[in-house]
Amino acid sequence: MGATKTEHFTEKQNDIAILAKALGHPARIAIIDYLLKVDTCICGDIVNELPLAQPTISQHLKELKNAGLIKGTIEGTSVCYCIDEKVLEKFQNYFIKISNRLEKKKNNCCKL
Amino acid sequence: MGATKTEHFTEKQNDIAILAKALGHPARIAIIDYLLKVDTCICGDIVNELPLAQPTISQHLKELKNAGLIKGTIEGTSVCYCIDEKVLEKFQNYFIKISNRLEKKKNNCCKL
DNA sequence: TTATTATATTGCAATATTACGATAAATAAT
DNA sequence: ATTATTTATCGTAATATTGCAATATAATAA
Repeated sequence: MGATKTEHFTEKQNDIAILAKALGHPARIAIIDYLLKVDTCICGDIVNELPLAQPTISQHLKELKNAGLIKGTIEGTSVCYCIDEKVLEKFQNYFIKISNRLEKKKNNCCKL
Repeated sequence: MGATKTEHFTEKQNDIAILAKALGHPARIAIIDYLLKVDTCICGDIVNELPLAQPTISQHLKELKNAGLIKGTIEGTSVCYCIDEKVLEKFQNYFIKISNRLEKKKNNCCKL
């Protein structure tokens, strides 16, 4: 036990869950926020922005990278990270779908 | 160590992270999917739908409830769960903001 | 009252995540 | 070549999550 039973769910469900999970930590939201704030897509000064040690941030960046939410290109000694719009769009589309479905139902749910 | 350093991040960042985290498991995505599928927003047959034991599902429901994504109203012996649109909207708004920001940048990011 | 049914809670084992110091690897500067 | 700079990886401790059997709770039915 303890491990998620991934194989019992659909690919779509797992895909969305992986993206959501990657965003499920304030440090990683802060990283995304920072990447959006800085105009010239930024590299390693994220370490100076966040109140976490360098290895910890490196780990969070890796998780965002694994989920496909950001990409990193090496530039000399530093790495330039930026948001992958396509993957973020995919995630957004999921919520658009949900919204559409909820609108159809017109909130005729229970007694809320 | 081991625990998330919540206090170091903004309230907004924590809010979004909590919502994302709640959706960061395929079973919980499956629950949301099911609640959307069933017209008469349904209760405990989620247990029959998902390949998980009843206590496990109860726990996942609790997490969705804690995050504010769903609400449960007692109806006799059973409980009627449904999606809370407001909270979901809040989450969606975050992505709309991101999209807008990314559009401004026009993808002039690194060499991607 | 005594089942029955539906959901929640408890307790626990297995696994995953978070965080960081120490260290490695790789490039740039001297 | 040596030294700094930047990022990644390893190892490890603390904590959290996942999943379920057993049990509790609460409302209904007999």
